[in-house]
Amino acid sequence: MSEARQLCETRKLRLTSRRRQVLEILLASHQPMGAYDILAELNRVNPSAIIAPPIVYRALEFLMSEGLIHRIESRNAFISCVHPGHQCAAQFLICRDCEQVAELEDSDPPLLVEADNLGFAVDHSVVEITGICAQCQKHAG
Amino acid sequence: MSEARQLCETRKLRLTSRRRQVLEILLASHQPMGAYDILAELNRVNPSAIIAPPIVYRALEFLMSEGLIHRIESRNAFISCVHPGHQCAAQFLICRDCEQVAELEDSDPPLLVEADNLGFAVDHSVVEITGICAQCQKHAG
DNA sequence: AACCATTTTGTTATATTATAACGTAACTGA
DNA sequence: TCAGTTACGTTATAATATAACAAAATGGTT
Ligand SMILES: [Zn+2]
Ligand SMILES: [Zn+2]
Ligand SMILES: [Zn+2]
Ligand SMILES: [Zn+2]
Repeated sequence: MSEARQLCETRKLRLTSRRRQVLEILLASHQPMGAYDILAELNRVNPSAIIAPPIVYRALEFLMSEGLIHRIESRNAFISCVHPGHQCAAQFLICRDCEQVAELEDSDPPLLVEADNLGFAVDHSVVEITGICAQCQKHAG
Repeated sequence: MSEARQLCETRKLRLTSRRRQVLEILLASHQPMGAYDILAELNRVNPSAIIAPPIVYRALEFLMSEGLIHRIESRNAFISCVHPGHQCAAQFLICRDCEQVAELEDSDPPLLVEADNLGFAVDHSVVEITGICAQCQKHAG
């Protein structure tokens, strides 16, 4: 969170209270959350003024554009970034048993180099590996 | 299509007329299509008996389970596989200008090896690189 | 053929995810 | 304080996907 604050100050961006709320919910979760889960959490914490989906989606859009969170495409869900402000492509290992998501800290995958060699100008990469984590395999075995 | 037919015969699977229709639409498209685009195309071809979403989603599920098509997670869309029946993980380059999708024929990406080393049992991988293809860069430049 | 079990298709309704459009409030710099 | 801009709030609706159950087709068995 303090990282996020610093990052926004450096970039002259407004980490408003709404955006901070959404980021805090994702940071506290340690798991991917759907937009409507986040919405429900916001409304649970403050039931007096019920807010609507666009509020959440706009905050998520801001946080994604600054690399503070990621979208897990294969889950329609969002998760806080483990190293905010990094440039390298995010890569995830997603356990379909315990639902835990690990964000790998690797440097850019070779595929991006290959894309470059093909003359393809990369904007954004989605790398999401689904399976069973080591922990869950032990429990099952 | 004949590949698909052979593959299903070998595996003792029923490539029914509905499934064939959906596969043919995707094969003819050469581009990703949304489930509702496919639905519209089915209903355009045969306006007499209007069909509903579950029909399409079930055909898509079958075709995906047999590796005849892929889902592009970042687009909520489906595309026919360029080498049906292959085992390796699919990887896509997606141009956000011309919307063309290239499926790379590489062997498994190193990340899968790494996942394995971490004791993670991989089920499925999603690799989708978005950007501008070489063609579109020329036109723009 | 007649039967049963299984799979596939069809139908209706509804859930889930996301955005358009427009008005209001807050912030920023002059 | 004023204008310009950005962010927030609200309503409605679009786009994507599935649950649940009924009907039909298929495949093997008698
Ligand atoms: Zn990250
Ligand atoms: Zn697990
Ligand atoms: Zn493929
Ligand atoms: Zn292109």
